[in-house]
Amino acid sequence: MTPQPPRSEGELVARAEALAGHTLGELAAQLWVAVPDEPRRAKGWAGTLLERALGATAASRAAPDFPGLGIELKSVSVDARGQPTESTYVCTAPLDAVALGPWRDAWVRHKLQRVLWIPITAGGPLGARTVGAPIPWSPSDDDDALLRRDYTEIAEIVAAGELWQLDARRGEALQVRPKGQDGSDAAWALDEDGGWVRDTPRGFYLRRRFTAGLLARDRVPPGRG
DNA sequence: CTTTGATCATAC
DNA sequence: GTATGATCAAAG
Repeated sequence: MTPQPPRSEGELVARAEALAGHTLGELAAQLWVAVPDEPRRAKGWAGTLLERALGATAASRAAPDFPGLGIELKSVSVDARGQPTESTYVCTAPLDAVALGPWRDAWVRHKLQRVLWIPITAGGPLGARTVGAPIPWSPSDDDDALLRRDYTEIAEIVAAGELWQLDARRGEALQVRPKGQDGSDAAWALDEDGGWVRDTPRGFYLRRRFTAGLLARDRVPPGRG
């Protein structure tokens, strides 16, 4: 059964800790959800399953997963060492300067103010992957400054309408990559002359290195021995 | 092996 | 189309 939304961060974290060590197959069985045979066709399945298991309400809406708590849930696939195997999608990157706005009140910044990271082992059948210990996180001052630098560089390119300069090689921690159904997908953007044009939809992603760092910092170290 | 660009499913 | 959830697969 899908639980009610948690009333506090403590309750959310407690629920997430209770899931740690279990497989996605076990979670799915408790929620009466079928496990997809082909991982290739179920890319968001694990994340959605965790949302349901934890009582998230804002699935597929432009709001935090837990609106009452202001907390974003992010599953992150990790290898045996606990290192992320992929970058992490954050949100859509608007291709006009007005929608982007200054870092101070940027949407991408807002989404990252409070995140509950949940590691999931990568590889193998979906049902056999296991849930790790949850990691509540907020950006440190250094994190925020780093993200701000990347964001500002990206925002300046968008503000100039120089979309051809916008690619995944920019940004130490925060990058922009295509985010659509396929290469023919299109979003609205402002060009150099301030006219509306069609261009590849983009999204903000956190680089693997950055996510690896925050997971390592905030993980409770194993005891001596 | 790592990174960039492409792709899959679903809700509204 | 825009948003959510991400991973796949070709290229470097």
